Amino acid sequence: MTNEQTILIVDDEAAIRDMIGIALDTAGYSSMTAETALEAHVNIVDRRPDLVLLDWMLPGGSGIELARRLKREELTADIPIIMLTAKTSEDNKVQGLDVGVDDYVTKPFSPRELVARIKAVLRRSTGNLRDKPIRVFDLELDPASHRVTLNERAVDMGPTEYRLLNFFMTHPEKVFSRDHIQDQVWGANVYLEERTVDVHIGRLRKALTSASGPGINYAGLIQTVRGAGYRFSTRAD
Amino acid sequence: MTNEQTILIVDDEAAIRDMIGIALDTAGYSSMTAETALEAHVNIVDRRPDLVLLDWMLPGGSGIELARRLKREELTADIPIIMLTAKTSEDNKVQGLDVGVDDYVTKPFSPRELVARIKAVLRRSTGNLRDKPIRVFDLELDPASHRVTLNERAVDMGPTEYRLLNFFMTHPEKVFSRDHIQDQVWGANVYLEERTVDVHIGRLRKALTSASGPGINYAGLIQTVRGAGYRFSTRAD
DNA sequence: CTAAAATGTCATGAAAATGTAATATTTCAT
DNA sequence: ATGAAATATTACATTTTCATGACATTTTAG
Repeated sequence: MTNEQTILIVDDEAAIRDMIGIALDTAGYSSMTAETALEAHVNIVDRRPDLVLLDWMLPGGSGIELARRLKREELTADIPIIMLTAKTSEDNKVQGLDVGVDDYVTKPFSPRELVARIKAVLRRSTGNLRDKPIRVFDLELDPASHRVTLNERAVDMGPTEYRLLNFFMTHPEKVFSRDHIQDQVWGANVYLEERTVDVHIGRLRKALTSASGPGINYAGLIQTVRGAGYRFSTRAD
Repeated sequence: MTNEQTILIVDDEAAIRDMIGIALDTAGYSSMTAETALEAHVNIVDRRPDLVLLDWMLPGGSGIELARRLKREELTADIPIIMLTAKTSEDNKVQGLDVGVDDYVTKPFSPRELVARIKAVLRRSTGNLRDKPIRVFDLELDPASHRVTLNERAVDMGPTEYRLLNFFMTHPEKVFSRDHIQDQVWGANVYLEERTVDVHIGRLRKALTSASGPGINYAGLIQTVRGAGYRFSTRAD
């Protein structure tokens, strides 16, 4: 399964991390862990997990801090967060949800419950936002099937080109610098040569070109903006 | 680049300060240094650097102290901090870093990695505040898409002409000398022949002319003020 | 384990952009 | 009107930025 989703577990207790890790593994998710808010933040920015399980009671009360921060920054705002807490107090819930946290699980919890919540949150966020196919003229990208079609015919491209196209189609009519594209498509702090982005842009264009019929060439949707970056646009260059 | 960003290096070892300073210089940043937490704090408040590189191992363990303080005080809370740590996470110590630091780099690090992380953090903190489109009659400049349109049709121009027009449209009805225009569009500390501005004004006018329809010529918005400079104005010359 | 696919880097050539100097044109005081 | 000063325009050499094919390496699928 190429489409395995990754979940970051943030908790300072090793026992809890392990327990959750096993539960997730059983449920078919891959997981990574962090002990501190800082470590978590770096991991999130670098690796872009599909969901974050965040302990409310991190040393220094930094759990909420982190949540707030993640939701504030554009790069990470769309990554769903589930808070884990020992307390059941209403205050906490209100405060946590106020920050923009997607759900809330109180310790102790059963692995089954946790997985159910995760599924629900993932369905909700991937479901609503990302699951609907995006269509531009006859070009359609369907996240559910992870497939790109042009005039109902499949367009052949590599995973990176898919992510690139997905990013572009969800952010149309805006320029992005190569750096920004790297952040979004590869994850921040992945050291690539600047030109690498160009190469993948080229591959994506090529894929679109060879899938385009004799009419318009869909590669034209991906426009080079000299000195600034690239842009996905339906309007003439 | 119009505004060069300044980075404060806080480390008690001169060798490290120098090494980092050179790396930053090469990458196009200007830098300043501080040896102690106190000196650093004064510098930060006075000069407001765009980012702080902070050694965790400052004498007296005051590095974390400083970070915590900076993030607590409103005046400095939005200045990004990257921590430099000697070794990989020893739990209790690293927990001290959970104070809102933006990233950390473990020594020894490659200049390349450091610069990449700096870029990423700066992009995260400063980026994404995009301006709204500016419109004058049927001429529109949209910073988000980095595009100039006239009657909905794209106007073709080079990067410099774009910056020039952007400057003019954000500062209408005012005369600017060639010197001033150079500072704003090319950046200070760039020396050009005076006439170079004229040439680019010419190119911008030409771009606007060939995009203007048979009606009014939008090049007329850029007016020559003999003996003084140029002005962008919607009123007749 | 092997073959195919994907990935990232580099080298090269093409295209666009840039700054300067030379030349042409306009403006204004006289 | 006339000449000097200021500005506009053109041409061109140089620099910067991009596109693309080739290649070595890594990852994935079977």
